[in-house]
Amino acid sequence: MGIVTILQPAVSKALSKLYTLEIAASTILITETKPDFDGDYTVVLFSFVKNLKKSPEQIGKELGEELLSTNKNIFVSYNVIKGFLNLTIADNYWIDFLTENYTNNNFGKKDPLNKRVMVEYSSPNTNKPLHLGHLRNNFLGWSIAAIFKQNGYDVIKTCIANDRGIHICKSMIAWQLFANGATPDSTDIKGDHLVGDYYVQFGYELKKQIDQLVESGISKDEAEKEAPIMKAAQQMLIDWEAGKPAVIELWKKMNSWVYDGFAKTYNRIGSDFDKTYYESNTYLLGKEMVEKGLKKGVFEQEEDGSVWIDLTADGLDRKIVRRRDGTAVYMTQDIGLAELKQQEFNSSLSVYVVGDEQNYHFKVLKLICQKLGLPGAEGIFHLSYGMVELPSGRMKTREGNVVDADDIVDEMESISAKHTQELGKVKDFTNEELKALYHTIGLGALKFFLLRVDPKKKMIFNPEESIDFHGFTGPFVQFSYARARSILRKELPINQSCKEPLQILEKKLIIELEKYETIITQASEEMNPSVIANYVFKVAQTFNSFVTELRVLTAETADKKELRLQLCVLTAHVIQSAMSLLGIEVPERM
RNA sequence: GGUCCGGUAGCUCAGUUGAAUAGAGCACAAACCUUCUAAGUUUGGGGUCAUUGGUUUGAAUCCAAUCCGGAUCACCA
Repeated sequence: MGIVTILQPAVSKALSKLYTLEIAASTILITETKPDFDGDYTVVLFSFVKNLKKSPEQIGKELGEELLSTNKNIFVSYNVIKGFLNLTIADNYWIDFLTENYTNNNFGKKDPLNKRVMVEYSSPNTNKPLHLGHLRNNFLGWSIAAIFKQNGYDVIKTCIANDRGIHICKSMIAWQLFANGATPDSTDIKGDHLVGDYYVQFGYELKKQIDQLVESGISKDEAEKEAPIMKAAQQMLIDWEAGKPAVIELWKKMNSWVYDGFAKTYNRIGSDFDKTYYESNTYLLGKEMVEKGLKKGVFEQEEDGSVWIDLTADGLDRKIVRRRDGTAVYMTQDIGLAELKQQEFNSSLSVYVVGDEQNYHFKVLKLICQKLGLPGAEGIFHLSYGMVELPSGRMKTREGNVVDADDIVDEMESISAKHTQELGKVKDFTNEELKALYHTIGLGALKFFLLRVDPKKKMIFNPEESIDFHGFTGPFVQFSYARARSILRKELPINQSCKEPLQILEKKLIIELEKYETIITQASEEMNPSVIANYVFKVAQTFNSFVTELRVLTAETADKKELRLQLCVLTAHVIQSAMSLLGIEVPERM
């Protein structure tokens, strides 16, 4: 329980006693005191003024006296400036907090809630390798799942493989036309990259054919439909849905190449799932749901056979849910998936980590599920995140200006190797240990970079400048951990309580660490890992100031040494725990 | 055009259930390693919080209008 949740009821009680004014504890505004003023936490008094018809200074004084006299073990002094009551918390309170929690390996972890949430993320298309945007998605989804777990939820991580559709057929057609039977083994190219290369080649060939048709006097729209390679892809989709053996065989073969490639990347970046769904399965259930919806009158059928839902009464448009030829659209399979997830896991909340370009889609999906009366409809939540853009604009696979996931991880690792070698602090490491360290630091830098920004905001990545290893970064936080561990390798605290007054840097660090549990809750409520990233950076920063200015092992007194060792232990724990919620490991040495 | 999202330091971002003089990091200038890891610490300069008006004791935060940028509104996924 955080200090604020202790202070609020105390203030509420005092107001009731002094003025018979009843104010709900949770609505009382208590903030950390700004550094320029004297005190630890501040009660903002303005909101009481109207009710009490007294000056804020008067209220502050009376409230301060009351709090001090009834909570002698918590408060030592107060001061009032304008409408702010600044309270100084007793050193003993902070020291007790530290001594009680530094040995607690579960500090920050909440009790089980007996509530289940599903988090769907990654959702790759099986026609191209993962890029930087997918990494943001994977890191976000994994982290949010970890944050839910930390808060006591039962979490199911799922992935939907978008393994069917016209886009998959495009890479298949291009492979048939241009590959001469090339395989990952024969070319020594990772499967997802090999298939992606043909998807890109499809785009080039299509453009070439369109240009030719346009030159011969056909309109551009018409040319797109008439291009032979496009017609071949469309025919292949029809054959696929019809189950034509040769097409299915090719589809299975190429998808298996892609899955092999994905598995390597997922393993490397630490993404994992409890359950993977395949669109090639869910679209059938989706079609059944469309039939049911037709009977219920939720959907309507056009004369040409296509099926629609009219959402104009809800301020949206009419949306197709099944094509004229009876095949499934994107929405069809997502309705099926929503139903399937609910049947299988029956969670109260189902989070979809998907880019903000699909905001409209998910708005419609939820509305349709509600209208169909699906049990899980209310729990559908689209966690919408912004695109990762390059300085030149959006990444587009078809245009070839993407930052490939495997490449960027390689680059991060080699930068971390370069820095590590320059610093020369781990010359005694074996090659194995070095490799592991480069991975920990490189991937840590990348994950931190992508998670420190509010998910809903789009972000810009400049490949020219590459990711920094100083300041507000993963390696900075990792370094702080290694520094704490380095001290603790020499000596550990012996579980005594410090009797001396706290110095400012000691107190600042305890106050920062004490916030951890509140931060965990906030991150979960907001489904926002950047809350954790910002917090753990602050902890690392505060710790670095502390450890630079004050001696630990050669402290002035035994009491101080004990206190500071305890601070090192709790700091290391909080950093390790918070970073683990971001999917980032911390090294003992670096 | 409709709907939605965004605009905070040169750059990348915090801060938005209204609250004290708007904060970090990078970059720039300077100081600090015979002393627990300098991937560090300390100090400094740098802001019309897109613009205008409104509500309020109090607005980066709420409301309205305007400007700029983006997404989306497909028988693509």
